[in-house]
Amino acid sequence: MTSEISFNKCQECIQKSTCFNLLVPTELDFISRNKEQITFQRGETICKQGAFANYVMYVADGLVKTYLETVNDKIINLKIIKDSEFIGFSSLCGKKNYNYSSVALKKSTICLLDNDSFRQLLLKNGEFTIEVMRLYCKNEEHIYNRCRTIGYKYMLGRLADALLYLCGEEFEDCDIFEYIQRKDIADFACISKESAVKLLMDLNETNVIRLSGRKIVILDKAELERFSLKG
Amino acid sequence: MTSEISFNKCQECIQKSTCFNLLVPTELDFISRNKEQITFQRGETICKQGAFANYVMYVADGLVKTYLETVNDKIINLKIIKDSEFIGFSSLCGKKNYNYSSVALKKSTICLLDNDSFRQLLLKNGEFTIEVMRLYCKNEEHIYNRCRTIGYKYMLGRLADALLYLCGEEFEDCDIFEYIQRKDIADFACISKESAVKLLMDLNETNVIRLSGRKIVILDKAELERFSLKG
DNA sequence: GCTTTTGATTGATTTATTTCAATGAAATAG
DNA sequence: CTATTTCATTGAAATAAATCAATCAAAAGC
Repeated sequence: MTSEISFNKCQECIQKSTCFNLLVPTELDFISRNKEQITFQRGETICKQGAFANYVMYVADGLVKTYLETVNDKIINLKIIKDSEFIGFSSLCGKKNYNYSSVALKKSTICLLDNDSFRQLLLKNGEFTIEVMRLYCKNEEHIYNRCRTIGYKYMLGRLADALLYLCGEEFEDCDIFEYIQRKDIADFACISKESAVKLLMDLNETNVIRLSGRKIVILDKAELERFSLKG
Repeated sequence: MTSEISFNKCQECIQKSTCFNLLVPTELDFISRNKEQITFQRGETICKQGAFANYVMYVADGLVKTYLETVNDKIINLKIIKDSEFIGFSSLCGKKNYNYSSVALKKSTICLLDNDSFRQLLLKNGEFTIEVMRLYCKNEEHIYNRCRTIGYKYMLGRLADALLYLCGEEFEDCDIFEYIQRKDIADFACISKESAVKLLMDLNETNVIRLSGRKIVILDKAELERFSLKG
């Protein structure tokens, strides 16, 4: 009986973020009572850029893509989240709308954490707050690197960055290419879909990567890193 | 006599950031005793990307440019800070090195705040921490907008964004163009210096802007905004 | 003052990249 | 199973943008 309930209890959640470990039991219980756990199916929008931000969202499990929408209807992919990461932090600190959109790439479990409750914890527990800020800083660094990729590099350097990210350790165990398509890769590199396809074909031809259907394997990582450095 | 000392006291600093107003006198005194106020001359580097980050820096007064350096020796300008803003926040939360570089565009007064002391305040004063996070979020939003500019837009749209930023309300009273050159404008738009010059000449020709030496005045803001939206 | 360096401008050329259009393959709906 | 839609691939053409090289103007050094 209890096992059914416990699945929804933050106290017993296996996917606890590092910051939740810093909460005392009463605080964890408090956050648990003020959250909703929701399942999103593949393709469903989790949050929409510009929409009113009532919650901080926590990706407990699944695969979630976050991206920016531009005024000229292009997509800039930010990151793919596997688990144990927050979405929409900025709603905690005065920002009324989501800065970016996110979509489930496969069935995903998301916890919606009430803004006010979360803020109360920040006020009470300093250690928790600093850990939250640490996560936030890590994300900031990622955005700076996105800028470095798309700012001045040529297509090959941009695509190399995208491939190195998508084939990184982080995603080794989750068959990421099953869930993304050419357009997504292009949107990480901020190049056109056709250009991405052509370059991928080239890289396949020259044995830098191996394409088989949607799956991509890196054969010569050093070469990709050279492309990335050359810009 | 006291007036000479008071210039260096945080308690009496006119350029106090919104977050410092949330500190109680003893806390403000504490931070005051653990900071150093330094003057940087035009052209001097305030912090260097990759360098060990011992301090959070606070721009009390002056004009400071922050920018990313890329592997292929390009510069991506992030923002220009007039006053009352922090640099190198991320050093507070586990990040050991500065994520970006910054340089003084004119004589600037910078306060170096000791990391550990600052962190102690975060642990003690929740209101202060949330305000710090709010500033941090505001910065994050700015970076997302930088991504939107440089991700997919054509040169004209990028340059329009750069001009709209540099001619914005924020910089109305500080003759910003006296302190930056064509290369800086190009580095905001992430285009080559020559391309920036050519486009600026075109815009001058078509009476969208007026160039006179380094100074740039927007004549037709609506048109620039259209360029920005078109991408 | 003159010299040297730095920054701005310009046009010609080369390179990079997108767009368009067509085709084929794979996935999905009915 | 078939029809339909979506996705991947390809080449040709058009466009965008960087690079190169030269000149001129302004600022800084001596």
